[in-house]
Amino acid sequence: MAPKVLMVAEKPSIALSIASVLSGGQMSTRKGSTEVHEFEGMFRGTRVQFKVTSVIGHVFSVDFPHAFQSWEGTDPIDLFEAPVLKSECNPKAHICRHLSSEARGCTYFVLWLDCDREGENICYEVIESTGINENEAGKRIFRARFSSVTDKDIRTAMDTLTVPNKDEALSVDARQEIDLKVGVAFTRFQTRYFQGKYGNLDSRVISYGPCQTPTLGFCVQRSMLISTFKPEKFWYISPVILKDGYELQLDWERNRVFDLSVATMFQKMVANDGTLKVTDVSMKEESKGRPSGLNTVNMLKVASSALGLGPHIAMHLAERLYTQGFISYPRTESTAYPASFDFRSVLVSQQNNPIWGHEVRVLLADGFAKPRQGHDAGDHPPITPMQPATEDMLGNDAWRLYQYICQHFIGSMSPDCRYTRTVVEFMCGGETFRCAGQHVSSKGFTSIMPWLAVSEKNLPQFKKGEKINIAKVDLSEGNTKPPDYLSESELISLMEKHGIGTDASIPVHINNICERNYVQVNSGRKLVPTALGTTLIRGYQRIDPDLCLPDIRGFIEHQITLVAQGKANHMQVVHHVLQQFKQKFSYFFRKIENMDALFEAQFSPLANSGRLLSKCGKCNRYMKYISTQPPRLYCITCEEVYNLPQNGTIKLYKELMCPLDGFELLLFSMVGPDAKSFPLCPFCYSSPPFEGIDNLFASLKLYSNPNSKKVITGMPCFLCPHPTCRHSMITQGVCACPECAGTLVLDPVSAPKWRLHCNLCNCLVLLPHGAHRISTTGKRCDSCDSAIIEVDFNKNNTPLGGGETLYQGCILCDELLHSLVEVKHGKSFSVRARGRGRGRGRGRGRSRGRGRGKNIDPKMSFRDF
DNA sequence: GCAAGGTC
Repeated sequence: MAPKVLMVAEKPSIALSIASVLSGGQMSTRKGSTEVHEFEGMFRGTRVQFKVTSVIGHVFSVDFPHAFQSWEGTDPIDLFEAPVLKSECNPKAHICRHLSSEARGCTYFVLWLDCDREGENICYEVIESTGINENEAGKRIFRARFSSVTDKDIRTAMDTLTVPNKDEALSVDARQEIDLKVGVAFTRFQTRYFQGKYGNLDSRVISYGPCQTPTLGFCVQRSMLISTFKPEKFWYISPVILKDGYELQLDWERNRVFDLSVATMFQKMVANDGTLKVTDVSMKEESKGRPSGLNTVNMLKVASSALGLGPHIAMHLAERLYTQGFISYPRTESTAYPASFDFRSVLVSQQNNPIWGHEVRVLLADGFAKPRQGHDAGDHPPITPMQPATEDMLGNDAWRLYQYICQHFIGSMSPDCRYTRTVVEFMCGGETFRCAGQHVSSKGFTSIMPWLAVSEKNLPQFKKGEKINIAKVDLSEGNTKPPDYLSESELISLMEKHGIGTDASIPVHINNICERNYVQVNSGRKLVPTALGTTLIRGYQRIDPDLCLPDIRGFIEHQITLVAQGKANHMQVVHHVLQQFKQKFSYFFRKIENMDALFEAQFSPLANSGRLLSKCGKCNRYMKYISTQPPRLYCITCEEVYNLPQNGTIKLYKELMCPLDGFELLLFSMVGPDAKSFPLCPFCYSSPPFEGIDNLFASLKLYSNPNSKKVITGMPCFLCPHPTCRHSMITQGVCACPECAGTLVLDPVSAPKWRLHCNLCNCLVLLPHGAHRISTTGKRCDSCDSAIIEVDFNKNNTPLGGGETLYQGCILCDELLHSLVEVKHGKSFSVRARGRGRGRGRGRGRSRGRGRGKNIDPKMSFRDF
C-alpha cells in the first residue's frame, strides 16, 4: 500500500484550497471533526496517498490548574509562580482526537499552518495531537511555507518544504503565559478589592489586561483632554471681495492671533490700504490616488465611521459574508494583491450589478488599473468580493458592508481622480491672503466612491499684478475648541499604530471595554469613558502609569521577539518578564489606596448603597441588597459580601430561614415566560456548605446552555443535599429529569400554574393546573422511587369523584396524575444528555452519579409523553 | 467571574 502523508492547515478553507491545487481538483472529501480531502500524488519521489485536513485555529489554550482556579482560595500574587496547563480549547470539537486518528498509519506530516508566530505555535499543537515525536522534524515532519493561497505559492511551498520554527512557537507560549498570569492576577485583585467596598460600580468584573487596559487608556486620555480643556479666544481678519459676480472671503496667512489689540492693528492696516494686489496665481494639476487593497483594519474603520457598524458587529457580518462565499477571507493585514491575482474575473462577476455595473463595464471596456501599491503581509489577499449579491440575499447591514467592499474594490481598479487646483495670493497692508479653487478634470475612482470626491470650487479669473478693492474687512472672534471624544475609527488606528491587539483581536478588545462598562459608544460611534473607566485609568496613572500605557504591550512583544529570534531562552524570558510584573503587582497592591481615594470620591460605599432586604444569620441584623452588577448582599455589621445570581429579580422568601446558618432565605426569579424561580440561602449560595458540591457545579456547567450567560454560580436550595430542610433538593426533588442527569424539583411559588423544573437544564414539567396546593410528601413510590406528591385540587374542577379534592400519588406511575402532567422545554434548551444519568427519583443524596444501565423501566421515564 | 490569541 502507498505510504500516507497527512497535511494540516489552520482552517478548513485553506485545507480545501491546498487539496484542490495539489490534486488538480481530483480528490474525495469526507466529513470528520473537520473535512478530510484525499487524493494520490507524488511525494519525495514516491507515489503516496495524501490526506489534507485542518484544525480550527489553536487546538490548545493555557490556563491555571484547578487548585489556582478559586478566587477565594488563591492569593493573586501566587499566580505569578503558579504552574500553567494546556488543555483543548474546544473539547467538543474533538480536534485532538481527529488529528491523532488521522495521523495513524501516516509516514509523513506536512504542516500548512498560517505563516506567522501563532501558526508556528499551532504546528507544535498539531504535532502534539498526532502523538508523533517532534524530533521527527525534517525526517517525517515538514513545514510548508506559503505567502498566499495561490496555485503557484502552494506548489512552491510543496517543493521547498522546511521544518517548523520552535523558537517562534515558544515565543507564543511565552506570551500566553505572561498574558494569563498578569491579566488574571490584576483582575482578581482589583475586582475583589473594589467590589467588596462599593455598591454602585456596575461591573461584574473589574478586569485588567495588557491590551484592553491601554485600549481604555486611549479613550480616557482623550476625554481628560476634553475635561481639562481651557478655551482661548482668538481673532482673525477675512477680507471680502466682489469680482465677476463672485463674493469671495479670503484666508489670512496668519490664520489667527490670540491678542485682540494685535488683531485690531492688522485690521486697521488692511482697511487703511483698502486695495488687494494679486501677487501670484498658481495652477497645479493634482491627483488623488485610488485606494490600495482593503485589509481588515481599514474595513473596520470605514464600517465604524461611515456605516455606523461597530467592529465587533462588522467582523461578524464579514465572517458571514465570507462563509457564504460573497467575499474573500476577511482577516488580513495585506493591502497588496499577489502578482498573479485575477482582477478581471472579479470585475466580470460584478458587471451586471444595477448600482455599479455601469462603472465596471466601463473599466472592462476601457482597461483598468491595478490597485495602488500596498503592503503584502504574506497572509491573505485583501478583502475582495467573490460573488455578486443583492440586498435581499444579505439583509441590510451585511449588504451595506458588502456594498462598501465592492465599491472599494472597483475604486481600487479605477483611475486616480485628477483635478486642477488654483491658488491666488494677495497682499494688502503688508499682510498676505489667499483663496483657492478646484476643478475636477477626471473623477476617476471617486465616481464609485463619491464620499471621497474632490469638491468643485470655482474662482473668477485673476491676473498677477491686478488690483482689487476690498468690499469689507471683518474682525472675527472665535474660541479654541476641545477635540471630540475618540471615535472608534481613531481608536482602531491608535491600536494598530501601537501594536495593541491584532486584526482579529482589536474588535474583541474594544467590545471588552464596552461590555465591562468602562466606555460607552455614543452617537457617531464616539467612545465616552464611564466614571468607572476614567477612575481606573486615573488610578493607574497615580500608582504606576506603565500599567495603562501602550508601551506595556510593546515591552512584552519585544521580550518575546527575542525568544522568536532565538536570542533568548524561553523559560528565562518568561521568568524575567513575570518577575517584573510581579514587582509591579506588589507595588500596585501596596499602593491601591491611591486608586481607592479616587473610587471613594466617585462611588458609594456598600453601606450607603442598596436597600435592606433580609436578615444575616450571624448578627441577626438586616443586610443590604445591592442591585447593581454583580448583585450582592452586604452585611454592614459583619462587613461581609454575599454574591447572588444574576439577571433576575430577588425578594425575601416568606421570612423562612436556612436551618444550617440562620440566614433568611431569598427567592430568585429569572425573567421571561416559563422562567424558573427558586429559593436560596445567601450564605450557602456564596459558600456551599457541603463537600463535593463542586461536582454538582461541574455538571451545572455542562448542562447550562452555552449560549446564554451563566446565571447560577453558587448553590441554590435546589442543589442542596440537606436531608430534612423543606427547601432542599432532597425534599423538593420529585424525579429524574427526562432530558438530562438533573432532578425535577417542585417550583414552590408556581401556583396556580404548578410545575416542576429541572435543576440542571431547562426542562419543565407542567402539573395539574389550578390546584390549590401541590407539595411533596416525604413518601416514595414503591415501583420507581419518585417522590409521592400531594395535590389539593380546586373543588370546581377536581377530577376526583364525590367532590374529593385531596389526592396523593406518583406522577410517573399513578395513572390519574400521569395523565395530568405535560413536559415542556425552556426556549433556550439545547443540550440533551444521552441516557438519563441517575434514573431513580430523588432520595438518597449520596447515590448521585451512579449510572443506570440501559434497561430502563418505561414507567420510570417520560418516554410516553 | 479572570488575559489574549487563533477561528466557526
